[in-house]
Amino acid sequence: MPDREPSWTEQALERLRTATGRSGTARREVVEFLGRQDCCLSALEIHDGIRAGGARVGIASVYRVLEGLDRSGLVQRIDFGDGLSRFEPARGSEHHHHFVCDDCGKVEPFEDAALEAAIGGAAGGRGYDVAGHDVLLRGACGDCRGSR
Amino acid sequence: MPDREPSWTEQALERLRTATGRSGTARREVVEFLGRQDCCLSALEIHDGIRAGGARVGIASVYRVLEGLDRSGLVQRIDFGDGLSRFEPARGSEHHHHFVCDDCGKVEPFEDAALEAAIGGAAGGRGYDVAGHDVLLRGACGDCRGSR
DNA sequence: GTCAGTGCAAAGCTTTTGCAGCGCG
DNA sequence: CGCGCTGCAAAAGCTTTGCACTGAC
Repeated sequence: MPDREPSWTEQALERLRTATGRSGTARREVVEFLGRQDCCLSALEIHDGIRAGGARVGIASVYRVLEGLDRSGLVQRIDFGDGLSRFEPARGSEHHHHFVCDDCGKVEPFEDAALEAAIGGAAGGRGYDVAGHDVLLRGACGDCRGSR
Repeated sequence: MPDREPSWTEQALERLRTATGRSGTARREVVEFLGRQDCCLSALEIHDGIRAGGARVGIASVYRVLEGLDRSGLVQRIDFGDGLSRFEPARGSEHHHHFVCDDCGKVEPFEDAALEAAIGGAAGGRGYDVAGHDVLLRGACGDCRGSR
């Protein structure tokens, strides 16, 4: 997967480095792994993915890096209600929401301009200062639709 | 708070009773407590609320009743990403979403017809059979807005 | 009298925290 | 060569499960 613009990975490493002046193996592994993902993964999936690549990273460090990225607004934290937190890189250019299949658990991202506009309308004029939003659709995916 | 139409509480008790032919204290307490709520509460808040009323109900029973209500579509399960599951009665007549304050944690419900319409549009024509949806807005509430 | 429903306690899971040691700057 | 970052292990919550007992039908 080619990178043209200053990639999310570079931005994230740069931002975290600036914060304290130091880097480290776990941080780099987590950021680089996340930079290769398009949709959300759980902390355990991220940990497994990194170890599958041969690196020796502790689960605690994964959580610590993810928390830092979340506080910096570099990742979006998403919760589907199954007891797991999921994370995905927050790229300004691309913004999507999720559909989760109640049957097979499959997660599919989707984009919808009209929906974004409606959210903007709902957010404004209500006294809130809205910093972010999530939309979650639940139901049966194309595959599971017929089979029940 | 007066009840005019066949209340959610009655519907829920009736539906669960029909399922097995039996009722029970914990089930009745949970359903009646939930029926008095307008917005979402965590399982622990529900448990505390019931015990505050003097009833002796186990936390396990609260979770079991909530799971049954969720499977029957009588409650909506909501997750704000803080590690707690929240539940609120699913009344057909009223449907709302939530705004959560990042500072004080306050939760405020809101309704927006245009947003519902946009969700309907996004749901259709994508191959999904959408059964439900959640929208979560995050940011600073009116109170916290000035204080930072 | 039977058996679903219940309460208590223990187990299970994800996530957080403590702490000693490594290694970046 | 100091101190932040890391990994391991233990702790902390929320939620689920096991089990014997109660009480509704």
